[in-house]
Amino acid sequence: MTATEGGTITLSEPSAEEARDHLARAIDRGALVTLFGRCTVEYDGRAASQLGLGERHVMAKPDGTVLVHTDEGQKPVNWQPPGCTQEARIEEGSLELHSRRSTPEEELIVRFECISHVAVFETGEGSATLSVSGTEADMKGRILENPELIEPGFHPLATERDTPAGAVDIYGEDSDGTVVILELKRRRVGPDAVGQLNRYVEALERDLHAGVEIRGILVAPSVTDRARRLLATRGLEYVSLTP
Amino acid sequence: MTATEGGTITLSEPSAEEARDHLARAIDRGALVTLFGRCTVEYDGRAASQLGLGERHVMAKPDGTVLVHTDEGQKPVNWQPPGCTQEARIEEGSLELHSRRSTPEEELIVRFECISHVAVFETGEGSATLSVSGTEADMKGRILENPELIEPGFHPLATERDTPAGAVDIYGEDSDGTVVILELKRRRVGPDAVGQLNRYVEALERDLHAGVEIRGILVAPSVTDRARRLLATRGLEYVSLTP
DNA sequence: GCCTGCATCTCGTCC
DNA sequence: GGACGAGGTGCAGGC
Repeated sequence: MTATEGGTITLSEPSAEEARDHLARAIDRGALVTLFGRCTVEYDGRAASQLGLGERHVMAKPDGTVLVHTDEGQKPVNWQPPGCTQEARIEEGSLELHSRRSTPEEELIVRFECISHVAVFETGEGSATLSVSGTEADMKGRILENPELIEPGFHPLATERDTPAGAVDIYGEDSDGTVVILELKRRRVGPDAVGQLNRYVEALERDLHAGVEIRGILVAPSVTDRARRLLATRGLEYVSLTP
Repeated sequence: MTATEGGTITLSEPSAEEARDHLARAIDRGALVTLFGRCTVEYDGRAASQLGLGERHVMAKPDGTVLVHTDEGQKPVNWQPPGCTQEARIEEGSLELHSRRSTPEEELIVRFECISHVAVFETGEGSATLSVSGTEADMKGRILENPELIEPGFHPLATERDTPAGAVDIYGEDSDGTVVILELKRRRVGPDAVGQLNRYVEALERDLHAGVEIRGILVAPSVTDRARRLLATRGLEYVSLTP
């Protein structure tokens, strides 16, 4: 059964050939296509995976993205990133969706045993963009406007200051003129963030050579126990700040 | 227009009330629902975001997941994780999908200006599970079976050995009886992996105290320049191995 | 293209 | 439920 209304095409339990035709045409036209049916999925590329028969929802976007979703989980069970090339073909009477890309070489194959649904959506003009707040960038802005959030007398001198180990979020001086490095995290942090801050501090100590003292401060809403202990053994500090 | 076939229900350009009824019933029944139409999206929780009017594809899974996709990108533009509670309601004549959860408190609201498509899919029995190869676990297995992949005389003693800084991937000895720590990465590594290995080595040195020498080896297909320099300054080593 | 680090990361696993 | 680290992480921003 086929239905067309308002630019959207719907097929119910189409034959493999019907589905193939609509899928191929939709991809050519730059439409967004969804399929639902029993299928297997094979992936080979950065890793390799196999997924046996089951009912899944497949989405092919005009930008070359492919997403295969099961009935649970936020992440697709298999996928292909934007920029891939799709091909719809019939193999031994069954619909197959092949998606490829190079750099890196990657291929995804969805083989349908049975197709219960195909929908083709025309996605018109580009739509509004997302605005997010509560990010690390917001924390940075607040600290630059309000340095005493870190401590009285803190004075920011640069953001994204480069060191041999990477760029420091905020670089500045305390009231004594001692160099201070801030590492900002928008959420509760573990040992990894302490390691990151430590890398920057050590790299800067080596870079400025001579026994220059450098204070490293982790700025986050909270820290785990292990992170707190690591901070202590490394002589690093912590300031609580919520984005 | 409504169509039912093989357990799948499709609505084309439904009224807000029609859509609300089918959406609510589908969620109650534990079906998977997709909608396509012009909508705005608001999120408030771990962060906050706003998304203006545009055409989007919305999926609500029976496990409580909600995904909002635009015509591009692999990641949903907005989402809600598994375990959320959905509610479909009419507000000022428009369909709204509200999704909530606690711990942490999070809410997502999708407001439809116009709905071009609703589909309800019955997802039957649980389906096959994904099997992946080429993971870090595979690397670990290969090294344990074939320790000379690291170097002649390397002898693994434990995996996931605990240190004050976290668990070490592989812990062992070299031909001299010196302690060796391996950190495995399935892909090209940057400074973060060096920091991780360094944390483990330092933690173990402190833990075993006395000037025990400990070798740290990063095992990965390749390293970036900066990572290589960090390895050198920390006295750490690198062995190339592809998963 | 590669490098680097953020993310409402998500996810599994172990405690 | 928290902690910790892997991931085919995705993604933006810089070079």
